[in-house]
Amino acid sequence: MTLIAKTKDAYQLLQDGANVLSIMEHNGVRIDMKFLRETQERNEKTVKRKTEKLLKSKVWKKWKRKFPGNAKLTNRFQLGAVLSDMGHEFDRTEPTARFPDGQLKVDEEGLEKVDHPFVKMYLQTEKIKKLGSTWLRNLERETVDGFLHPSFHLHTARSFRSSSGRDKDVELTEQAEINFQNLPVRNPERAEMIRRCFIPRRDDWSIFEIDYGGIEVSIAYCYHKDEKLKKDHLEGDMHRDMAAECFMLPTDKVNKMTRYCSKNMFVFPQFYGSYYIDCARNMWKSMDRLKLVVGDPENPDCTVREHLAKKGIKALGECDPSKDAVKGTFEYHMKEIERKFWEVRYKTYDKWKKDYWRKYLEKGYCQMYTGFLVKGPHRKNDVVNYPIQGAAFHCLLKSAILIQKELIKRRMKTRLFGQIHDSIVADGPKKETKDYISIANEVMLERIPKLWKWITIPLRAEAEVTPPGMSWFYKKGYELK
DNA sequence: AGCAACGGCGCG
DNA sequence: AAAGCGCGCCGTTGCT
Repeated sequence: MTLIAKTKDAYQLLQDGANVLSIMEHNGVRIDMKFLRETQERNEKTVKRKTEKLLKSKVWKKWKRKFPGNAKLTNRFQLGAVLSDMGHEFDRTEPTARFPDGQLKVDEEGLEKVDHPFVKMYLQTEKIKKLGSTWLRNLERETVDGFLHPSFHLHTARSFRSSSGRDKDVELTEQAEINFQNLPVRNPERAEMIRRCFIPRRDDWSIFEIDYGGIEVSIAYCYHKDEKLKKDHLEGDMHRDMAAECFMLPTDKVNKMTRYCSKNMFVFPQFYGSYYIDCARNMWKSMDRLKLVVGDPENPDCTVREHLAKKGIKALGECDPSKDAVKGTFEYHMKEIERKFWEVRYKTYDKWKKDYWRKYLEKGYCQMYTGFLVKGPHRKNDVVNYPIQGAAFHCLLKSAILIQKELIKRRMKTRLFGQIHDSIVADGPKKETKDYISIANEVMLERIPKLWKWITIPLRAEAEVTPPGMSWFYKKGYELK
């Protein structure tokens, strides 16, 4: 794969970008080794305890009888076979639940549906094991004199983003490295175990994190110039409105979970090129798994399933791409929503995608706003996504470069130590907090759009700061006064 | 034993 | 006609 910096500015961006990333790597982040070791110990004990319980269970006895000599607790196919002997079918008919050869997957989603204490314990144990083997173990191994120095790369991602972890081009490093860009954050228990390990380098310093808000949607606008999308992105609450449409609710009956569901299972997948069948399937599943309700979750009117039934939608539908969706199914409903989404709501965006793809087919390449070429054979969805994803990251990279410059110029103590696609992480003295956040804000929201004229939409940023001496887990929203 | 591929899952 | 993007790490499987 070749990444091409076509313009001088693009080339310079990679030069300066590599420089600022290497400064981040050099600075590194302090690790609370005491907390890390305690967490590891607790983690290992829990795994041991739970594994022993599993091995003492009746299910395991059956398991060993079924697979004499090669019974293995970690083998999911064996687990599936044992469970089906016990009469637990996975009640899953959708094609994604099966391997290409037709064999049923024994994955988390299927196992979650089996109501048996053994299976619950099995899943818990696997989760805890993963936490230890993926993050705790590598955190401990890689930390030197109390500091972790994660690696960042600019030469691996086809979208012109960065990556983090082991550089596979360097054959001397066989060992895995911590990927700074996938530390747990969404699940509070997992987030706590890992992020409490990351602390400011001095006891009276804080960790600062600044994110670009919704930058990919903003950058997408710069390409397609869909005024309706700009308006929805800047003024309205597009995810609430789409949730209302998808679930046939008045907007004031949309709650956090239904909004989340429409955002992550309809709107973003649609932007990335998914289609209604997958969206419908995932949303239908979520109604049960996330227990979606109408109105206030504390005092709901009814479940979303019941609500849709009242509106005449009682089933998902076959979701067979070779057949037409049947009227009155959720599949049919989402097909209509999708049609309106692209034919009415965001038709300019839709046209841009088609034009951009056609132009790529004609010329054999397309050029990103930041001066890079997307060249060679790519899929349609890639061609309309890379320039957005890449340019969005370049805004962040250029911001980091300018912020670092400013830190030196002002002789500040604050140090950048990481970057996660649309956010920059640093630590610094408490008394530099306000200055640092102001500088970052000015660079990200004012200097970048001034520098790059193609940015024709206001950008947004959000800052989070930890109390002095406290770990990354305790970051809290920060408002500039 | 070593390696690649794959599924699964973590993040954006 | 095809049908969600990017990345890395882990454990397992299956090949050599």
